[in-house]
Amino acid sequence: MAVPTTSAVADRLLNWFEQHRRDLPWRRPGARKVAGSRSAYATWISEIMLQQTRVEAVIPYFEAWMRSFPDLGSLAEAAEEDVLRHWAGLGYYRRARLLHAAAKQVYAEHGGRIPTTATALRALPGIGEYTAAAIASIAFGEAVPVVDGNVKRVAARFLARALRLDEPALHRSARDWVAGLHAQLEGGGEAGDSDVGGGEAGNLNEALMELGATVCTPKDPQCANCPLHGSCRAFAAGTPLAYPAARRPKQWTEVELWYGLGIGADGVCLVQRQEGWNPGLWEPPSMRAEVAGLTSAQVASRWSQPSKWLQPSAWSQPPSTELDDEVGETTASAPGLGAELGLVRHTITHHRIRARVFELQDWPTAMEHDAAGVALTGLARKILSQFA
DNA sequence: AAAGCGTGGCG
DNA sequence: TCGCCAAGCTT
Repeated sequence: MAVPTTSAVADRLLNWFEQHRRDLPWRRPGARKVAGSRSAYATWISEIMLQQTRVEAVIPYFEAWMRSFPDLGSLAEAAEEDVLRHWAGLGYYRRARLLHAAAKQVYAEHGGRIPTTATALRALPGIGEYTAAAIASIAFGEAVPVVDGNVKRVAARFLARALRLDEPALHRSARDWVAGLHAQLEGGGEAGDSDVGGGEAGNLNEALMELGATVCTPKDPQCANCPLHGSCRAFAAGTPLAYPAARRPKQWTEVELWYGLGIGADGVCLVQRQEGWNPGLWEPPSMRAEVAGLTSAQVASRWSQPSKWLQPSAWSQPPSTELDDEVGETTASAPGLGAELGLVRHTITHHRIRARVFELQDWPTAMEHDAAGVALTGLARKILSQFA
């Protein structure tokens, strides 16, 4: 039996994608400027939102975003607060701020026209190797390989490379493999000079990602339905689950945060985070109470040390003058806090957070907000829905 | 180069 | 309840 050539693999991917591509908002005519083309702006927004985020989670955010910021100009002119509010709940908030900055930069440095090559796109904030290749190929037809988590998994199996997803060697193998597939496409892949897209290069890249997302899945690959199984080394060996190699076990850090919940006549007491986690988002006043292993008595002791529990750099303004004052040694006498209301658990990347929620006393009414009107952190929404 | 950054869903 | 993610970028 003949071993399929590389070009046969690329053709099979394109044919498979044509038949099985999911109908997603950023692939619809509404997201296209003219028939047959994909708007570079819509592609950009979707690719940023999709970084480390599931398609199902992105869809409603993408649609709301395109209604509020239908084009680059409306995004560049938008207020940071407004941009963040549209992102609240999606996570990795740096993406929103970098995207906003990049939109302004395109307006300032490129006359409002999105760069058309991967190299030029790569220079924009928030656009790395993956996103640059995705936009350049999908929106402008440039024949550059995309390498995301899906592509790395497909490549690891196709090539039977037993490497972890986080190993650079797998990234290089995947990139070389995909580049070879592009080279075999008829016409090589001319970079579009306008916002055209819809070409073979973009389709090939999307096909690989789509295959990884829907067929060559991490736990339950559907090899029988895979257009590549005839030339896949992992399938030939009967061991697709052996690739990629297992991840290193995750290291977790335990964190205890104390939150003060103040419900006023006109809203809830919220402060805006300045740095660290979730910068720019709002939440009830909080403080880091401990690291792993401390007893509650030790926590109370730390609470009594202003430099430990009150982190002014984390606030746009001090929670209240009372919180700056001398405090006692016990939980009960901690300033501005009343009864403990309960416990909320939350996980952020590699941190496990125990959030103990207390009543907050004597806060300035100027700090009250309508919680529906500001961008809240995920943990804040969890706390407010449970206790407010 | 390794660590830091969010979230909601699912088994 | 809890571990493990899912279309990465930045420093």
